Amino acid sequence: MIEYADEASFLAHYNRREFDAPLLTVDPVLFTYHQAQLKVLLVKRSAYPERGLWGLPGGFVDMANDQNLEDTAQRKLQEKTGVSPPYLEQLYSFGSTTRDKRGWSVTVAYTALIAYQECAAHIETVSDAQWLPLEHLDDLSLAFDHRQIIDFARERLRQKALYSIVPAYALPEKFTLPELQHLHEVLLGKVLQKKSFRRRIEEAELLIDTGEKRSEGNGRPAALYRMKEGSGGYNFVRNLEE
Amino acid sequence: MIEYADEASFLAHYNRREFDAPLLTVDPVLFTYHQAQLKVLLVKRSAYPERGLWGLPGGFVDMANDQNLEDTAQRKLQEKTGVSPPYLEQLYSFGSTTRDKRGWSVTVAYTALIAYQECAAHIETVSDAQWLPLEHLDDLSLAFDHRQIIDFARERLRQKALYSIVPAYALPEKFTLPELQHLHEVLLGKVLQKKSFRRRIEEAELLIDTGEKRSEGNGRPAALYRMKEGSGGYNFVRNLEE
DNA sequence: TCTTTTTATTGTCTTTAAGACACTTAAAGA
DNA sequence: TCTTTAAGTGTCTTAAAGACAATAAAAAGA
Repeated sequence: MIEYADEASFLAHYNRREFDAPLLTVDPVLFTYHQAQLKVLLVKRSAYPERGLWGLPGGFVDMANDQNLEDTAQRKLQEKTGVSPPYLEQLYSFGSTTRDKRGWSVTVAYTALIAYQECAAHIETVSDAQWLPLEHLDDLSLAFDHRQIIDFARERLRQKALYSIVPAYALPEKFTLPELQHLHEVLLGKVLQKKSFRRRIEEAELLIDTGEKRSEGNGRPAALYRMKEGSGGYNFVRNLEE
Repeated sequence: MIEYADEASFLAHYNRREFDAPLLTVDPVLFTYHQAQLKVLLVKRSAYPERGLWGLPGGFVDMANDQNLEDTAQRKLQEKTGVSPPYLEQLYSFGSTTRDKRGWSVTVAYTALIAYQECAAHIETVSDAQWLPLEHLDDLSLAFDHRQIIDFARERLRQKALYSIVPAYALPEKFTLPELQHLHEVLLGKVLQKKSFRRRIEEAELLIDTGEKRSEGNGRPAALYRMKEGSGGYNFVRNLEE
């Protein structure tokens, strides 16, 4: 699928063809956790439509190279971040006549998580992509229905924080339990009981104590954990609070 | 989008056009509960491809009339059953090069529930549609990846039976708690504790006692309940067993 | 070095939800 | 009336979560 610089060139092409099917895109919502904030990766759009607005790092299916929808999501993220996120899961599909001014369109949205450090360097070199804190998003005008999609992804991630440790994929390979707990607290919008939080994680046996410690400030150093492999993105711990 | 009688007529059209986007369909999985069995609505395909096989009652978006994806799902179900199901929720989108022999294709699947009586009459008049018990599906060859989609929907419905009374939408407007419990037992594949089941439903306050009774066999008659309105498809009861 | 401060980690009592299972109630039929 | 059948309730036990105090390990300052 072709990108158009402006409406005129889009219409020039559009009118020559039979567009009898909706436009189809894939839009990944990539989250990370950095400086005690939840952030989302957005791209400044350089082409028609919605040119100049921030939007999700998505795009059209490459029918020659993508084998399935997840391939497309993976490829778009690779283009913007230089790496493949350790967590990628389909979120929801949004389709209507109104969400894209070009007409009937459908986007298959994905939720993805990655450690900030994992791709910070690459993102700084790719000038059009940027991590934006979710709290600051209210002031921003986003392309298409991308705000709704981000809200949807955010809500789903909140749910996951209740009964899984999926959010841990937004942390570096090795992380401490206080870090993970704080991330969950940000997602849930409330403080959690230390004891309950740790009890559940311990009983679910999803983390491995690396034996290493790390002291953030002046207090007692926290133990560093890593995710047990094979859990593969679906790390259920039953209810984590609420 | 056009239907083709066979491969030749499909290719004739296909070759005259620029198909530079995946085919996009919507496929609802409509369940009901009848004679102590979970059943799914399937249609015998009369057109290319997969002609002669049973498949989901889906189809292409009608860009002139459908405002969004849910409209498409609703319309296809209306065509086959004559009514709108009280429960309709997007399930998942399946997209790959391989799922349809015509090439890259995407389907947005929906889960729907309806009472058997609600549409039994209409379905008997529409010769190509039929309720098939899920247990008998193993022997059947289904079109495309429709078996996978049904399995997916079935699994999601099982999850819902754990923490909601969404399955109640597969029952008539008025139903008894033993009926609902048995439906949940079928979905979960195990017997449930009567007391726990009823306790949760009572505490969630999602049902209204109509005051009427109905006696199935010879024992004590069961109270008839109806769903409290406004719950609108998301009737959480926390964990219902397991 | 000793004490204070800070943060991580654990112990344990209370509260809440779920499971098990016996008991009561209301009908049908002999 | 007595038995059978299925609906509906009481209540004890078990398991999970919440609250919160206590302990442990570090840094910083006296």
